[in-house]
Amino acid sequence: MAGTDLKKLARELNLAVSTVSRALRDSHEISAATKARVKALADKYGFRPNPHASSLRQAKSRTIAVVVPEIRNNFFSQAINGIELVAQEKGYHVLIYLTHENSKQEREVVQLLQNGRADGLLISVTEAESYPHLEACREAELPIVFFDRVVDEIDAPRVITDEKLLAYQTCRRLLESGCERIAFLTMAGNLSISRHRQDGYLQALKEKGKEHLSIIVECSAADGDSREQLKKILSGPQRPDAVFAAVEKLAVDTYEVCAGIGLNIPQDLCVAGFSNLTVASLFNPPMTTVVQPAYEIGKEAAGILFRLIEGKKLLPGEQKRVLPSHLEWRRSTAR
Amino acid sequence: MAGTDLKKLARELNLAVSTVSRALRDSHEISAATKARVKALADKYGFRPNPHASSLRQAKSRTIAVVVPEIRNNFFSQAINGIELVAQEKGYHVLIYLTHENSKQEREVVQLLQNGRADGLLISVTEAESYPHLEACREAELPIVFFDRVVDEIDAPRVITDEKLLAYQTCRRLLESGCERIAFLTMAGNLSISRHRQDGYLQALKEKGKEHLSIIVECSAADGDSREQLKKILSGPQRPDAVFAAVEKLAVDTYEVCAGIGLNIPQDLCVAGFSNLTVASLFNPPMTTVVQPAYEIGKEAAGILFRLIEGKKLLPGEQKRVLPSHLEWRRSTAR
DNA sequence: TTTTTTTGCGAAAACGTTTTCGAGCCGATG
DNA sequence: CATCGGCTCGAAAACGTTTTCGCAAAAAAA
Repeated sequence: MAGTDLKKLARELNLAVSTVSRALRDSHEISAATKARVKALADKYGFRPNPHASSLRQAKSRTIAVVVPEIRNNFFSQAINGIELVAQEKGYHVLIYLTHENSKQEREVVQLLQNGRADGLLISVTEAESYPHLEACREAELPIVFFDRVVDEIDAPRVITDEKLLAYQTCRRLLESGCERIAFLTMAGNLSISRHRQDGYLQALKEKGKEHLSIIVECSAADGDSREQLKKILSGPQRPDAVFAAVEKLAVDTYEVCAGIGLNIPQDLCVAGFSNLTVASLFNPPMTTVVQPAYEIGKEAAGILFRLIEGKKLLPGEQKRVLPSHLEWRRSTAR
Repeated sequence: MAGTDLKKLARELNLAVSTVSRALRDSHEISAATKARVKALADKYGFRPNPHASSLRQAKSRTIAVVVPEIRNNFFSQAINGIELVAQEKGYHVLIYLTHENSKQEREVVQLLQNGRADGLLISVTEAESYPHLEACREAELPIVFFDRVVDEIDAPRVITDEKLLAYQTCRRLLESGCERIAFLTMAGNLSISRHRQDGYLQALKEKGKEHLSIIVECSAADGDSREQLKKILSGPQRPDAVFAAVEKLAVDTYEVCAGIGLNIPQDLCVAGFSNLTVASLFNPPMTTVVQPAYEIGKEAAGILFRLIEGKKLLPGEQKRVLPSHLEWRRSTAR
């Protein structure tokens, strides 16, 4: 029933408010008998303590915030799935904020978390010049854990994947299977993930002595734009014989553009990319993907955040956790 | 800077706490001059009012809760996308809870929202015998809006789609293009969406006088189980020549099972289903889907919830809002 | 001029918890 | 017998806001 508070219970039981509070929280200084009486009545009324009063008094919210660029992306929804699982186990609540790749929005949202609304922050950042809002969190002693898209300059634990390695391995295999001109498709060039993946790409080229053949395509974030860019590149005279997409969306875009302009995958163009699409194997042709352990990343990041919140020492490997991705080699890259 | 509160500002400005509070909220009873002074100092310190204190005093949290069965499903992540957009516009925060199709978890989670943690609830329910927790919300005067998966017995606004109609149209078209034995694949049989979609399916059969040929397959929620069930049905002697999946997962499962046992889509089996997979057109063969306007559903539901929260009258159509889905007819159903 | 209204602000109560402090009581200890 | 320490519990402060109430001074009305 709504409208039950400690005062009401106390009055009805002829007890002090403090006693009722303590009884409900199983304090050792309350006798078993009173505890039973109190709990019985609380149950009867379905009493739930007001969370704002508790949070105010205890200076903690039992809430964590998750800030991500978008949620329609499979990677993020899987990660959130993992985060929510851990949070629910811990009895924490999860606030969610989408920044839509807009750094201004990210700043504003994170500012709002400053004064106790959340006890901790899990964030996968958006590209920006600088991250003053995250510095502010550190000053406000709001624990942060990065996942996937991290910012190097800020000293906070991070959970990432071995993306450079996987990018390298994928591109090497493309080269070894006969691809000569691999285009690297990327979106926000200055994002940690873009850089790392590009590094892997370049390393593979370099190793084969084909660094001079690198083709780096920085695509626009706007939806239609990237497809236009791809169309131009893939219908040109010097078109690549393979693309490696740094993000899922660009791999999918490539498929669509190919269908549009009549290019055959993989005969005319090999396609591979980072993607957590569980249905990639149903594509025509099945798409070669680097899949990141998104769910585990979420769980891991949340776990570390809780250790921070609880003031525990971090384990040795937790300041920078690198989880293994894996390559699903499929027909879209079969030469 | 952390640790700034009204008291500190007041002291530094030689003002009363109440004056500072009023100045920051642009109260008319504060002179422009003092407002400026106050705001300047607040800005300097980056002051953010403690949300718990505000919420406690004002008895509102500026937070809404979203409860959904899962988030990996494209439908829900798109809906959440819409919800978050509206919430952010309104300056509200969004709590998210996943029930993983577990009604006990749903009950517990909703109970936690009772005492002011959220000002409103958007929910897509999980199958259950009854919904006492939702009744409780009504008594606690916590506004609810259902979206997609609704419960008829509870009097709250709902945002759904014309799913029965679309199920009917899809099945009719399957019949007209020559399918004789269409299997209807469903998961939780007593869910509103399952019932409506099944009704549409049956209506189409009835209209063609083939009601006796109905095949209703209630699949297990467990991941591997549903594929096993499908495998059995699709490799049997009397196998269907088409399946219509009530939910995305079962359509995808069908593709996978077909690949496993060597059935060709659509020659051996037509496949269609409700799905918000944006990549369905890239499947082999491209998959026929009924796509629901998930994003709009989210926006619409959130909009209605806010009208409830703000105590406004609902517009005529808002108690039950039906948005149009659409059918994407593709090669998976080409006879 | 006097009276009323308006303007600008301060003091304190209120929101519903948790926590600090202390008090009474009882049994044990010296 | 005086003291001490544990066991229960109550009174009140505290958390940081918002809001109610009141009050003085200035402005407007009479």
